[in-house]
Amino acid sequence: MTLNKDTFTGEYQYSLDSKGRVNIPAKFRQALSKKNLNTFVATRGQDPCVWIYPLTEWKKIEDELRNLSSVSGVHRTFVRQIARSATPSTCDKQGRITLSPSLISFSQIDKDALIIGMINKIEIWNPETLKAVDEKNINRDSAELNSLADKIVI
Amino acid sequence: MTLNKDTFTGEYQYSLDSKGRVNIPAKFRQALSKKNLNTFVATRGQDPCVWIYPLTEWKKIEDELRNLSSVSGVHRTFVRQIARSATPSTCDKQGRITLSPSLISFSQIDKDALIIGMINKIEIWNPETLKAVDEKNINRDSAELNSLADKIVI
DNA sequence: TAAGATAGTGGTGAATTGTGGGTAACATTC
DNA sequence: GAATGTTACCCACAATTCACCACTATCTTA
Repeated sequence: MTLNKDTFTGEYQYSLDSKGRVNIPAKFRQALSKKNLNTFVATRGQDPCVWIYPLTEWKKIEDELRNLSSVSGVHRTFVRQIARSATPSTCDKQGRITLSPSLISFSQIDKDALIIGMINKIEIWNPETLKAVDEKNINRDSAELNSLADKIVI
Repeated sequence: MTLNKDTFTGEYQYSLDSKGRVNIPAKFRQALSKKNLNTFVATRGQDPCVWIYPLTEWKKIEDELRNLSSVSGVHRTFVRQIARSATPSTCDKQGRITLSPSLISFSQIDKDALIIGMINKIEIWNPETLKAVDEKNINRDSAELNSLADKIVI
């Protein structure tokens, strides 16, 4: 059974090999619609992890970035932050993508890679980092979570 | 796999040789559409770095500059800064362009050159300069950067 | 439970890419 | 017109990257 196309859920524990390759879970690959050409764009997450977008989803972000004016210093800093780490990568025949060295060092992924479906994108974490971040957030965020209740119904 | 044409992302650490040449990353050259004739226009960035535009993109900038009235002193300074240092440069067979001495001294690039894809243009930095500028900006503008992220990143 | 299919991991070789240097063409100046 | 300096082009080497192949473990189905 599969959900909607280009929708990712679930978590998987895979490994990063010596060449910086990680497997994209087969379920995720099957969920990817054809127009993405088996291609993802990896970039820095807002948390210390890697964000993986399907190509078509990334293009939406790209369009937004293109419309920011370089006259504004803040805009430049913002575009630079996102764009400099963004690397397109096509799955090889085994279903893996290659992460750039700078993304690997940013996310501190060593060998174990925890892959999480985040609906419209995929996150790749060092399992220990996620554990630490999770524990820290679980208390602090309860107030903000309450305000979410106004916005969505589960 | 490449993104849209004339769109640049990612960062690369290359070197400036004794003749003032820097390599344009192969990925960027592949992204360049044919009508640019392998030619870029280099100019002073608003930050202490070099901005490299594909020829066709530069022509758009020219048009915009043309439309800025010469009445305002601020505008004149802005136009002058960008226009006076703009130099077209075609890639040689190895994929390099030559930077003018004045751009090199302006950007304080010595040997290491950090090349960053900024969607519609390319930046070339002295890595140390970028590090310093980046840290300063991110601290100073963190509130604005966060709100941009909320709006744009999905 | 056995056999087949699918999925994840590791390695290898070929093609591409970055870098340095040499040489020819061009322009400039005396 | 000769000499000098500058620019652009070309070649070659070394390192990296990428695409492919093979093996093993796991899951599925009969």
